[in-house]
Amino acid sequence: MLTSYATFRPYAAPAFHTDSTPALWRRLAPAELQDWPRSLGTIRLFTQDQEVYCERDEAQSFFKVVSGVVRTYKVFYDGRRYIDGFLVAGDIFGIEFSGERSLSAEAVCDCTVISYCRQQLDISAREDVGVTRQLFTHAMRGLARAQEHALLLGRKSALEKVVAFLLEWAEHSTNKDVIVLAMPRQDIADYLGFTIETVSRILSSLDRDSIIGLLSARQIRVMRPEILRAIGTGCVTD
Amino acid sequence: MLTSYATFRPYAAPAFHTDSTPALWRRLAPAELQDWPRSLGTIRLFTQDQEVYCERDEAQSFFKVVSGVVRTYKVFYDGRRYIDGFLVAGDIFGIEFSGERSLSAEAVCDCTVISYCRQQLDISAREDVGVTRQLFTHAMRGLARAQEHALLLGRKSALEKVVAFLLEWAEHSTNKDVIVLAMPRQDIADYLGFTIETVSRILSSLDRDSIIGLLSARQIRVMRPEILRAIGTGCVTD
DNA sequence: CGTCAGCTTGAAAATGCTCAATGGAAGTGG
DNA sequence: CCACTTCCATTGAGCATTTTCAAGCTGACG
Repeated sequence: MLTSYATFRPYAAPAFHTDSTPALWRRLAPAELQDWPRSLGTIRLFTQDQEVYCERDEAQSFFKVVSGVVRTYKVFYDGRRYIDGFLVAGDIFGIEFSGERSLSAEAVCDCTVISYCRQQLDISAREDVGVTRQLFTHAMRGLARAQEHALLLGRKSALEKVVAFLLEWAEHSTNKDVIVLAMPRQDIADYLGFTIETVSRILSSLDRDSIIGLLSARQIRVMRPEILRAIGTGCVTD
Repeated sequence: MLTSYATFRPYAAPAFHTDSTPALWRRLAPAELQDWPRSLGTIRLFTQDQEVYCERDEAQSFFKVVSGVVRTYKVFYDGRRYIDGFLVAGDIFGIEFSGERSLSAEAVCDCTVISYCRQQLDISAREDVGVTRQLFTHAMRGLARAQEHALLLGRKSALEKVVAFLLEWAEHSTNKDVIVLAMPRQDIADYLGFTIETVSRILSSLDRDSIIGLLSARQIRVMRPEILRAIGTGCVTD
């Protein structure tokens, strides 16, 4: 809750966290959304693992990632955690249909986000059809992503899941040869629905087979992209 | 593709399939959507396992279930099938963001659906802000459902999954004591992401423990609703 | 009464999990 | 600069769960 923030001043470069998280994890912003009035938003900085909002909180605002990575998640009674998704630069998150947060959100690494007022959006949506249409587009995008995630979790072996995850992240890497992971193993495990040991073992076995090269825990060299793609799309089980 | 259909005639009771599938599997229709001009739609009947549309087809229409149950699914190269969801009376399905079907749809049992023209919707949405807003509501509902499904698949043991599924279907049963399943075991398995044997074994074990009573393959008496609920919500692992 | 499709059950095999130990890199303080 | 701590990742061994393969059961229907 102790969120460090800075009001956005026009014509002054805001103190982005771009130094610590460089040009990595870029995603093209949906063209329609990137031009929302910035003056309506407030730039906020979050440090690693800092909470953005918590499940069941009142949803008074929503966000857009400027730099860094944010995770949305849910924790069960027994302590198990389910990670719904990772948000990167350009992604919108925290738009709730009901009044309260259905998930919690945290900074995976140091992040910069713009916070918008929900009420302002409601008003804009009522006045401007374009805004409503943009929201619809956003919702459909989110829907597609959720379906993809369910599909990933539903069928597919541990190997297929990990590879699919790697391919998903390869998309965000500027350098196509080396995937730079923003998150620890625990996050990957909670996203894919198993334990860190399994993630680790599968990465190790891919490394042993020279399909990938584990440069460090967070840096993975893609040595055989064609094999990865074959496994990830479910064409090969081996 | 051999879909039997009948053009909707105002003031004439359409030949619903309500005889074969009575008042079961009802879901309250979203208030905003139930009043879409019926004259724009066409009543269509589908028999069990009949295709409504196929993945990658051009999406020229979308649908609302009047009676019966529809499943949306995806088939992999290796033959594995992933069932995205089951649609019951009042549910809208087949609205695509892109121009083509992301999933296939089939009748689980004999069904009656109303088919609407997509283009008509596009025009309505452009003219009427209300329609756009309704679409948004629908998309958000779908998003919530997809997230729930991903959450169900992600963590949770086979027992928890099956129980969660039963509770989900209990909602659709008019009689709260006896759950009437519309679909075969294979559908349940493909929805929950495992094999029919596992589904069968878990139902048998719940029956053995007198938590449920297997009246027949499709009829399940709920004997200990409180225990079911405890397992389904993840409070108990036993 | 036989057939057939869908469901159940059993035994063996595979997959992923738990528990426990080890390794390794970054940060801290002497 | 070097111990020391700490956090995260890896690895191994045994265990639990789920799958696979195969056989039997059941109810619907001709």
